[in-house]
Amino acid sequence: MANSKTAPSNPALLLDNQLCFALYSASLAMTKLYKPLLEALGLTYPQYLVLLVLWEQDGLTVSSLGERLHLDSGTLTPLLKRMEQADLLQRQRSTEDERKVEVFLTTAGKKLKTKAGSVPACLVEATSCPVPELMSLTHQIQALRDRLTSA
Amino acid sequence: MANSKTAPSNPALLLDNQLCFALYSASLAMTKLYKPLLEALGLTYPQYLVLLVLWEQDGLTVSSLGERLHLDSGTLTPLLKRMEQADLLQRQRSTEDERKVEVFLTTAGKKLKTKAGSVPACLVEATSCPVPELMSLTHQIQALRDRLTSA
DNA sequence: TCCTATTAAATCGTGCACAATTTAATTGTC
DNA sequence: GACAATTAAATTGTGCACGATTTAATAGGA
Repeated sequence: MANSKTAPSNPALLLDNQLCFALYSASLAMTKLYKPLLEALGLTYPQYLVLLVLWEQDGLTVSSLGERLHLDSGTLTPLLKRMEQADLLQRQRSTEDERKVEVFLTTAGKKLKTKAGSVPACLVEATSCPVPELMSLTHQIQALRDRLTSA
Repeated sequence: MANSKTAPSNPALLLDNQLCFALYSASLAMTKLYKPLLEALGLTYPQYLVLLVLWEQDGLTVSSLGERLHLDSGTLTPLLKRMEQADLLQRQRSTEDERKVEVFLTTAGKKLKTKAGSVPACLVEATSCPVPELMSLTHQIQALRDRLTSA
């Protein structure tokens, strides 16, 4: 009675045929690998992503950050507040347009970039996968994401 | 003062070079595409994944489900309770080993398989991407996930 | 047989994601 | 210059994820 297999009628409904599940489970597995490395820096994974963006360009507004990361203010506002609490960044209303909130790195937030420098290499090693292959996969997944976003 | 670009010192730290971010953002984009389709069935995305597994093999324990989906009881227990509340499945303690909880589809849960049959094709269409390419990408991402999981 | 170790779920607390709504500032139109 | 429409963040509520702990049942060994 337990473990009774049902007829395999529709192959499109098999879990292992699902691109969505591959993405979902790979993304979670990736986050788990990052966890101990980022914990040492006092960061969560989405917080690390925010820093990646700000290290490239400081002083962005909440919505610019959101566009870059594909996240909305409902996600970002509390996340940024926690990062401000941790003295990684400062949020301040724009003087030109008081609807906007600009996000600036603190000294501590800028300094973290050096410490984080070794994180990507650690992850590449963990994949035990040649770099060109990883880059190819990255480009394919980005292309897919862009098609999904505009769909 | 705002939007000041910093030196692009470390290319490994550029957001768009990150496989992790490609996976993360693609997975979220995928979930958003599923949302309206699954909402019509009264499901969330992780709940849909649970059904995919149970449609293949009914009566699994919580931990077997967790192995298949790479999720633990902290995630699954409340999720399964909500699905039980929605009359999609039933949880019951195993009589042989009372530590285990077996999960069985209800009639409604089984019936949903037919309705869900068209979901994968809708998504394939949304990607506007040839099927062999999607399959190749799926296999590559599964291989990556398996390497990450065992790392 | 007792008793320690292991296993399976459930529970608890934190931090995302995101839809929907709210609040407040700015823009565009007359 | 009033005012409706738009825009930007914040807020609220729901549902994951997951580490850590707890509770309860089983297995295994002296």
